Amino acid sequence: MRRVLVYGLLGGVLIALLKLLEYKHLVLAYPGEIYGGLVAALFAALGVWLGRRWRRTREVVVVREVPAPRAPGPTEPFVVDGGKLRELGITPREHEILGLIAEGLSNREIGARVFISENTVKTHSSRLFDKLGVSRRVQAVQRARELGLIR
Amino acid sequence: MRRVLVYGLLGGVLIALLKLLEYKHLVLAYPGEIYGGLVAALFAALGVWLGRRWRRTREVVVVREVPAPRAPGPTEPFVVDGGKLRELGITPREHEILGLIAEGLSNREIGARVFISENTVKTHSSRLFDKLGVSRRVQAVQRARELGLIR
DNA sequence: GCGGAAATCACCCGAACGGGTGACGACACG
DNA sequence: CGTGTCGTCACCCGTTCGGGTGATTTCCGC
Repeated sequence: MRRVLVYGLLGGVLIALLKLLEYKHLVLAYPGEIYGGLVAALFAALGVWLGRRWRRTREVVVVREVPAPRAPGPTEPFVVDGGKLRELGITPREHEILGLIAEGLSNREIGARVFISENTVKTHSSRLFDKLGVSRRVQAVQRARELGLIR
Repeated sequence: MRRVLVYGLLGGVLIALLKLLEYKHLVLAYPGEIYGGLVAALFAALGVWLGRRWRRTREVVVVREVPAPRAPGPTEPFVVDGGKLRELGITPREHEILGLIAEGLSNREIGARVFISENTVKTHSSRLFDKLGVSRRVQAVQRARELGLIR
């Protein structure tokens, strides 16, 4: 409910802004490129925002049944064991952090990589260790590997 | 590569379109709201498109693996790359410690396992990291694995 | 609208780790 | 015999990690 209201209000404000710009445009006879550009940028930004917003609700979860092609090619075609992930209650974010831990990154580096605070990384990794039943990161990597959670 | 080109081209086209609209706007003195709206809609659409595109592909590709009869050799016959070991000047003891590190043991535990002091373990691991060109144990494990020094 | 899951961040504290330095005994090789 | 390598150990110091607690925000489902 409130969201609709916010959107409507925002839309109104934007329209008003547009009108204002157009009005100024007509009246003051300023170079059209400026206002045109402004309007364009404004709505492009709005569009980006909206696009991201709409997409967020989609969150497609593609469940793909793979007949496990155990024909050892040059590179092992690794696929994460989504079942194990859910079984252990490991969230996507945690899984992501897990991968970065396995790369040998420090918490600080991981934070910098995914644009979150080091503290947050620690939170994720703590929960991760908990769910994996380990207490050190090397163990976590080892365990995750044998569970098929990472390459 | 080609994507960049496409984007650039698209951007150019859009800019040209904008210019055209503005030009018409000025010359023909049409009601500004029409063109303004057009521009706005255009860029809003563009924004939406971009937003959706840039949206972090958070779609979780969940893969359920079907039991594939592991026909070939029951266990991968792993052999240590002795050449690499000598090449890097890694001593037998260090190699041993390396293996224990990869098992996720702490320095203290390693010391207890091989009956040496924790300090000695630290010495070994330090030299190890030095020779492997890493600075953290997870990195050491990763590196050692890709060098064929451990399973 | 309320509750829960997920993600985010902060703070504290103790343990673990990494880097550096120094030292000593054993043993092999020239 | 002298030199060098290997393995051993200690100490210091600063950083990183792990564990615990608490809090906020956002979104999803009921």
